[in-house]
Order: sequence, then structure tokens, then C-alpha cells
Amino acid sequence: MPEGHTLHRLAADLGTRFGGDAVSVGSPQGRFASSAALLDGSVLEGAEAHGKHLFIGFGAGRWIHIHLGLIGTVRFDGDTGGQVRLRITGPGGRADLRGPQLCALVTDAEKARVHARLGPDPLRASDRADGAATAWRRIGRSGRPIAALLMDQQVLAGVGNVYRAEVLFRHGVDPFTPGRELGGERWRELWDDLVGLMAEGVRRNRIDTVRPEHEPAAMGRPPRVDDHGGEVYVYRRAGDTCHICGTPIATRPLDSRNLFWCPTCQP
DNA sequence: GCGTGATGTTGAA
DNA sequence: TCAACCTCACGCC
Repeated sequence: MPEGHTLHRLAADLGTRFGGDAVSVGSPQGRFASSAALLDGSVLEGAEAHGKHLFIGFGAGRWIHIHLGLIGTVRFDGDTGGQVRLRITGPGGRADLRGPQLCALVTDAEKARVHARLGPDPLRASDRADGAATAWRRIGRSGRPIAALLMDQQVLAGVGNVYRAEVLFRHGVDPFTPGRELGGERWRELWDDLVGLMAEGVRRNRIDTVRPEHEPAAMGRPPRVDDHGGEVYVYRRAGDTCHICGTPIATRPLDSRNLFWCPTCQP
């Protein structure tokens, strides 16, 4: 589930449901119990995301810092089964956090440290203006493949394995192009596209990357929705044919993550 | 019903 | 380099 759009959507939903309300905070599973007790009954002031990190604010410099990791989930008003690390209950309903990589009570200073080590986030309004330039300072002098740089949260925050594969396809970029050979103009196009794609991801709460002219209906194909819930060009389509040119989609691990691309469309 | 892999990151070995 | 997190959805029986 979790690329940046998921966390920004969660922040918005938490704010809408609980913002301004005194809430119950608990940890049925127990691992967050002592911190939850300190927050129980406090007003949930708001929530924000930076990349894949989520912060829920309770005032007086108290934040719950959450990272879902690979398997963490948040479910609203769901069933009560499973190991619930964090449960927030209020007039707006119930939120249950399961299986997170991280769930900790942190101070303003600790939160600031997290922001400081993350690159610009295409979904953060404060990064919209100069985020492309900030990221390019790292990308433009790196010999690492652009596919690796896109996943480096210190370079760029919020892009995961789906968005990186899809944005590179949409711009016909070979994933193994060294950052410094990409060119600033090309990078700007990638950034601008990520801003749009990820904002759309927040709205739909899923990742759709296929352009209108390539949608199944327009191409005479049956509708197909990927595991993660959206329409994509290459992610997890290894061996299937490219929607555009028919070449089998290639895959290869890069830094122990599966990379997908079309050898013809991304020369 | 069971086994597997995954949209991710951290910290220990 | 690897285990941890211990969920979720899928494929296969």
C-alpha cells in the first residue's frame, strides 16, 4: 500500500475525522501502550505527511510518528481482529494501525530531524516551488541510476517502486541512466509529472498512471486493474506485453527492489 | 487452507 | 547482507 500518496491521504483523512476533537488513544497490542496513555483524552490537532512518514499532532510538542513500512496498514471503522498497535477513537470513528515499521511518540525536535533527512516531497505544498531544483542538486551530480535515485528518500521523498517505474516509462527514460546524464530539463519534466500523478493518487487513493489515450477502452483491451488497485504501464507486468509497443516488459532487481521497464520504449 | 511475495525502512550482524 | 515488522491479497491445492 504505502507510497507517499497513501500517507498524505491518511493525514487528510485523520484530520477530517478527528481534527479538533478530544480522542481516546490506545494500544490493544501493547507495544505503544505507555505512550498512548500519555496522549489518551488529548485533542488531536491535525496530521501531516512528508514522504512516507506520517505525523499526528496532539499539541504541546507531542507527535505520533508513524512509518508503515512494507506491511503496515491503517483501517478506519474496520473489524477488530488482528494486532492493533495504535487505536484512535473519537466522534469521527475509529482508526486502527497494524503492523507498522515505526510508531513512536516524538518531540518537535525529533520530528524536525526526520524532515531534515528527507528530500523534497512532490506532495508537500512547501516543496512545490523549489523541490525540483533541490533534488536536482543531488541527481545532477550523481552517477547512480535514475531508478535508484528516485527511490532514495534523501533525494526525493514519497516515490516508491510503483511511481518510479511508471514515471520513467511515461517519459521514455532508461532506468539505468546515470542521474548526471539525465539532464535538468528531463528531470524537471519527471518532477512535474510526479506532482500531478501523486496528487491524483491522493484523490483516488490508488496509483493510476496510464494516460487517457492508452486506457484499455481506448486501446481495445479488456479493463485490467493491478494488485495495488490502479492502471499501470510496467509495474509488476514482467513478461506481459507493453501496452504501447508489444515488447515483453523486462524486470531486474536493483538495490534489492524489483525494477520494471520496457526495453523498447525506454531505450 | 497454506505458502508466498510485496507499494519500505531500520538497525543489528 | 539480513532479520524484523507480522498485514494483506494472491495463487494454488
